[in-house]
Amino acid sequence: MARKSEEERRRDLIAATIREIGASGTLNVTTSQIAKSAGVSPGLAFHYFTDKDTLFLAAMRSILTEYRADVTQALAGTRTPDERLHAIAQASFGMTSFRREAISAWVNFYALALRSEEARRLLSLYHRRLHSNLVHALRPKIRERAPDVARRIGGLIDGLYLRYALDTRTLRPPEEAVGAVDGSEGAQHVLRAIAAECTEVHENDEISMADADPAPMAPLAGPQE
Amino acid sequence: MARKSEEERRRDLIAATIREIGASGTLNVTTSQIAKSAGVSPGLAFHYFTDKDTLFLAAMRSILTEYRADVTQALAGTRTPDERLHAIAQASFGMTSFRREAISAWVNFYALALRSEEARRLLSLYHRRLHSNLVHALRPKIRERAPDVARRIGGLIDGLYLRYALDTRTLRPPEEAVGAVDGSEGAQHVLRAIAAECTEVHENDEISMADADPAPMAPLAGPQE
DNA sequence: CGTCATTAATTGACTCGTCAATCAATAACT
DNA sequence: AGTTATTGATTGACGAGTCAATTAATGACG
Repeated sequence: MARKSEEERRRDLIAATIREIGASGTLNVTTSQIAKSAGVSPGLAFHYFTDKDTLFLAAMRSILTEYRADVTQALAGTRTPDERLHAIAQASFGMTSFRREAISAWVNFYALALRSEEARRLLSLYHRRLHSNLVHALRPKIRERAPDVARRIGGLIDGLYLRYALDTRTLRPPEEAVGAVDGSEGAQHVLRAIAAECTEVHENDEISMADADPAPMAPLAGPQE
Repeated sequence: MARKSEEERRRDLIAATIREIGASGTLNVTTSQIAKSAGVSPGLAFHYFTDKDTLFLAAMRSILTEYRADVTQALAGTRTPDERLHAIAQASFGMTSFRREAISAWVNFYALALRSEEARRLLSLYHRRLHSNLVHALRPKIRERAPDVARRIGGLIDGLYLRYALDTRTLRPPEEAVGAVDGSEGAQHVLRAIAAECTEVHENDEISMADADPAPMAPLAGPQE
């Protein structure tokens, strides 16, 4: 055997890929660039990954794993539903996700999903996980309305992420103030939206309770959409 | 002079560009492809557009103009704030925006914004217009809270658009069911989110009125975020 | 009305650089 | 000595952008 373990090389190459995508803002990154950034020769990339798309998908999986770890860690110390919601919001707009590299990779993977079935699968995996986390945190507060609300909150997170990520201020300075604009504003918005949704659910429940049906145990399982 | 007017040629080339981006799902489209699709020779593209990026930006402007016209038209017949909100939601998820071509172009322009200042400018122009439309429609309902809420609703629209646009079902069938998944579900979500935000604002106003301050004319201009 | 000169759009072959992927040679390890 | 990672030169294809030649229009003049 030679220099490094397969595991390590793969990691290096994936990290280099993300780094280069981050630096260029595109998937138009040459194998040479990536290899150079990983400190290996161009040929080696193809020894570990069959072709460039495979490498990109591996990088995407890596970004997703990283994000997942972030969320998991943030959720670890939580006890109340509100703490959980706070954790999810924070993680989605946290330092890890707002590095230039991560932003660049993330946005480009959206584009990749247009032409790669596998990328689409990974993206929907992320969607389902986020949805599941949100439902879990929302269920104690709004019961059967959780899935419907979670869908909107998930969409809101993605949308706001993109807005802040592509904000001129976030992106403009090539190197100077990398993380100048943090995402905490985005997280605030998400939490406010959640508050609004929950208030409305309770409002409606009270109305329907006071207004229509004297039986206090009406709906528990129903279709969400 | 020869065959066609400059205006017409530009239009043809831009349309072809969008068509090809839609077909391939990438900005990796050759000038030859575009020219062929526009029914002209490869060289001509460079006669009307200095280089490929210029052509892409022109295409992006075209998509934005189209969307704008769509919204304007939808807003034209409206009288009440609710009608206006409905119109905005509908237009954002309408047929025009959900064509495969438009989706592909839109997503790729997000990626383009990572490396092109001009693309970023256009994107933020879209953001400002959407925000302005939303504020205008929300103001009668929630006064000074409108800008804050509009920010979230704008983000929600973008996020949900992406989710439905990249949904496997929307994209999978290469040609068979082009507009199979329409965006009306997305529009529904947006309207529900707006309802929730408005309910909460009123709820809070009532609480603060009943609870804290007997003076009924407290806040009229305040910081939004 | 034709013919020819002028002007401008349009062509497509070509250049020059780039890059994904290959592979025979080599270096590092046991 | 044998095995396996690693190299880097190479190939073959492709594509952006150029440009000299071609074609179609306009109109000037006989």
